Amino acid sequence: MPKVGMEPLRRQQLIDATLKVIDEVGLARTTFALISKEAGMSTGIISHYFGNKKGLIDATVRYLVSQLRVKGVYTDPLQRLMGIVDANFAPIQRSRASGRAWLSFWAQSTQDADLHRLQQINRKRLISNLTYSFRPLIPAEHVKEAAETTAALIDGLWLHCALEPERQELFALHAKRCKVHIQRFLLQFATSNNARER
Amino acid sequence: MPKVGMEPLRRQQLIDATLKVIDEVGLARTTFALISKEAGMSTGIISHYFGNKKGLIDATVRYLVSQLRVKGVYTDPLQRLMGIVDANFAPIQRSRASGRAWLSFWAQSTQDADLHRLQQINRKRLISNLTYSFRPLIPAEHVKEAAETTAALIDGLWLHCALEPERQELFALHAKRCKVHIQRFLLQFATSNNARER
Amino acid sequence: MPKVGMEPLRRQQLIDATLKVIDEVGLARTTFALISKEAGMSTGIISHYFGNKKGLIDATVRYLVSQLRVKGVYTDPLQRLMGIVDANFAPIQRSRASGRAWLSFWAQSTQDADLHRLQQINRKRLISNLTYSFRPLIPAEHVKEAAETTAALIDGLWLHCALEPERQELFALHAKRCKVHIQRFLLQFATSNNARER
Amino acid sequence: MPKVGMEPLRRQQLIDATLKVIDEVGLARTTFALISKEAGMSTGIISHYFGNKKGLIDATVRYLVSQLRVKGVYTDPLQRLMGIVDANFAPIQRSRASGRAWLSFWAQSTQDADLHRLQQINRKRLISNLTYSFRPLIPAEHVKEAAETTAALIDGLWLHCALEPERQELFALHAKRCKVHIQRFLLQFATSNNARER
DNA sequence: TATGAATGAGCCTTCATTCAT
DNA sequence: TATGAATGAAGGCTCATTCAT
Repeated sequence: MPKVGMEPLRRQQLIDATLKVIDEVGLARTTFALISKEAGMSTGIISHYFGNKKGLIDATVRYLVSQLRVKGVYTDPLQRLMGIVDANFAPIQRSRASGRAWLSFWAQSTQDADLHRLQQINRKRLISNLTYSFRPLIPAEHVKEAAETTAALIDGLWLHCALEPERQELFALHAKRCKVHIQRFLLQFATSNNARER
Repeated sequence: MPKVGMEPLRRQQLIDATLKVIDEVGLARTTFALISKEAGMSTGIISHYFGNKKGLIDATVRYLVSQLRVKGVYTDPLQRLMGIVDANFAPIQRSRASGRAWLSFWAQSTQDADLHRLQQINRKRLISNLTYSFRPLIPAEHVKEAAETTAALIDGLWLHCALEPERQELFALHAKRCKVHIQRFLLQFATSNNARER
Repeated sequence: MPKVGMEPLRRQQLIDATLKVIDEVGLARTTFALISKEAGMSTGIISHYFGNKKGLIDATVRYLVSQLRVKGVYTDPLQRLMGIVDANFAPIQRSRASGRAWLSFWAQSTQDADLHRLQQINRKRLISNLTYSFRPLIPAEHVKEAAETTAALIDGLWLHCALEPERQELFALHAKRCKVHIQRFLLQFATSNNARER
Repeated sequence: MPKVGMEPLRRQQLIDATLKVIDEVGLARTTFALISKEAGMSTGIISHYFGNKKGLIDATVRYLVSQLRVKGVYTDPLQRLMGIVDANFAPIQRSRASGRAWLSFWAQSTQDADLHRLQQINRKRLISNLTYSFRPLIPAEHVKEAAETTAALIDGLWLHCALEPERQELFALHAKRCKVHIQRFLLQFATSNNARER
């Protein structure tokens, strides 16, 4: 019997190769030939494991989404907010490839129902996390807007990182900037609370 | 019968057709055949006027960039900030096509030096405009951060619009939200100014 | 403007090339590469004129079907029957290719609704022609069976020709044999008529 | 745990699976993957037992040919003729699969020397059987033609059954029709004999 | 004896680009 | 100036066959 348990390994190897190739030539020029060469396998293996190109792309996106999960457990809401920001900047900070890939997938998601769903799930999770963390910190009527605006700010800063992949210093700078912005935002309500208390 | 002076008209018709096709099928599936059919011309005319596909895409991006210019003259800095926001949401509000196209071009810009340059020019102009308007309103040491963060917020909200092209109500909502956020941001400094003045 | 009126010519050239290639290597190994090489054109031209492979195959079958039409006008029913036989053996007699192609298409027709329909139309036309010609010659209650059995005999003899493409003498022999059989069949009723008349 | 003496069983299971798959998707789309799945075995086993695809196809044809042997022993020549007809319609009557498969193999036989030989052997045996049975019944100078024409009629009627696999009633109808035709044919000579005798 | 993961040649099809008209 | 027929390279995908286990 041939080697067993190779499937998860091979799949991950192919996903890694896909991310690398997308980083190098862009999603539009990403071909089976380039991916299989990068992975050191044959072209047939991709269809074998993922059915077709869409299957590979979907799996790659799902992998990227899974990388965004918040690590660690936070008891302090503010610490949790900072953790969310870090979790969203971590992958792009780890590898330039994921930033470019995300951008391509977002663009593609307007034409592909599955990608669109994945992207929506991802966004909803982010907003849900933010909402949960903002709630103890600010008045209820501002929570929704705070969460959605913060999500947009993360996306916007993140987008800038992806568009300037050579400027690696942006990753840390923008994560920092995002945290500062949140803290300043919270300060407003602390101030007005104080004002009211006085 | 060929006519003289047709060139600018033909070029614009082809650019419009290109945007429409990108909106309908995505940049990856945008072909000369679809564009020329949409424009009611032959496939050959595209190479004739734009040299090759890249020439057409570049011209289309340049057209989109030109659409973002701030309309009107503002004397009040705050009014000018609001005008910048409106100018950035106007094109996507006018036609769903430009949102999708922008997203595709951004993704492509990581692989194409010309697109990258166009995208950088656009961004620098936005930040320059924001900087100019923030300067009279907040302390000098916060201007740069305010401009860049606001630019990111605009991009992030705009991105959400582009990713949810069916939800047309987002265009106005996000423009509004962006303006509210800017005003609240300015309020901070007004408050602290007042506090100091007292 | 490029040459006009090329389409019918090109289409026929490609159909002829297809028949030749099917004859040489069989339908299963008939490829765009072989067909376009045989026709002295590029591979792309086939999709250009026929959409896809199925389009080409369907057009080729339709051409073969059109070749089976009975030539000439007959007033005498018996002469007409002989004409029908000749019309059915003529194409295979003219070119070995059509015999092999027909066989392949028949085999394929069990998997392809369009081919099945074409084959049924063809068969119904043959039986209709035979019925029309038998009617004045034999009692009404035997016409249907005579037509269907004769159709089967034509198919069976024809099949033998297609399966032995090297034995070109079979074409004439089987056409002759078919006619003899029909005449002998008619003789039966002539005899019994005479018997009854007596 | 491998067993000894499995070979004949495994081979037959694979041949049965092959016939089933050919019936379902046609010879052109019959793949090792489908066959092995149908048989509940691995893809490798086919090459293991039959060498390659051609080996499997040849074995399948040989199996079909073997199914056509006349069952039973007949003393009466006329009964024997009817038995030959029954033997030729029996397989297709038993399973729709064999009809489709035969048709595919016939088409393929024009490109494959081995298949062609098998098909010729089969035909010669049929004609030999018919000749042997016709000889006591009709004048010697008509035997050859009677045998060959009857063979063609059987093929033609059989072909119609294969092309209309949904119409299962055709199997019995055409077998019957074939027998009637033979009897009417024999009647001719009986009549003329009687005439002469008178 | 039996497996099924892996290969890679070859298929159909798409499409930017060319060029005779 | 404008056409669109024609090209042919390159893509995704299929599948018979191999071979380590």
